[in-house]
Amino acid sequence: MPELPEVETIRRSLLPLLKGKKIKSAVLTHSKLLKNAEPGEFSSQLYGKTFQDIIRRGKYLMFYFEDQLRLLVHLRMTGQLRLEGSEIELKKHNHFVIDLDDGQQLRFVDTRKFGMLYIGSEESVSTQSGWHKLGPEPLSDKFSLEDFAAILQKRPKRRIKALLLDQHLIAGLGNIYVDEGLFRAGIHPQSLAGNIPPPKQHDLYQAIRAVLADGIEHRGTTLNDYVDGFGQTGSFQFQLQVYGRAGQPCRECESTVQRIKVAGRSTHVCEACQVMF
DNA sequence: CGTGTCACCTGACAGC
DNA sequence: TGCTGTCAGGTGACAC
Repeated sequence: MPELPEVETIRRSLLPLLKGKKIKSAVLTHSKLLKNAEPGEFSSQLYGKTFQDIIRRGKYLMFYFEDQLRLLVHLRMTGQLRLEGSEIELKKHNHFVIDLDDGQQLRFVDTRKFGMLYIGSEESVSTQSGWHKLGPEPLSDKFSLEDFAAILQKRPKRRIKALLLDQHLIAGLGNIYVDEGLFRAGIHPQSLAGNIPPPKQHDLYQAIRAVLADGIEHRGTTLNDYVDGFGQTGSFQFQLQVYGRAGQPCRECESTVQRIKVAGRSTHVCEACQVMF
């Protein structure tokens, strides 16, 4: 569900309405969600604090409060953050509620309970959550073609799809945007990273950045659960070329889109358009 | 270093 | 209708 474009859309939807709001109370009802502290600390640390900022790295969100306090959230598969009026009935799998001083509530909903929360100083939450081990941000100006090529060259035997999904190498790509990026670049997902010639490395670098930027522009991909901070769905699902289109004709060449397994993940590919290296 | 499998949970869906 | 098996966008641990 939430990959970089979805998490960024959530960040952008929440930030203007959370900034400057003070917390009247915070209640965690699924204690296992909080990975690095006792459940009671969720309430005690957040009580009376004011939202200052929200930063995204990869698929993580870090909420900033005064006194160096941070709340780090990872939505994993089905997590949702929603800002709703307190009069709106709680969803079935609601796991925390943060009451704001304007009567709104920030709520966390997660059917599969895979989400993760960390609370504490920036240093501790980033170390404990793995935030500090994330690879570069693919949309950053600082992420160059040379950086990307070096990542491939250092892992020549890795399948390109597995490499792109590895958050330690590049942060934020998930199954949907990897399949779409590889299609746009015309590269077969089983290709070995070291076999991809420089012109195609360039195509892939561009394709990944373009597909993520397009995903953000369309406010994310809603297949099942994903919604932004206001409960609104995205629309990038209507732009997908291969993901979820197994058995249907490729939009470029009319041959049938295949669904295969790569690196243990369901993978969508047009065998005619995507070259194996 | 690389891949495959499992686990964490719940719900949707196919097949019987 | 309802049972069972399979699968799902993420990630880390583990075996080989």
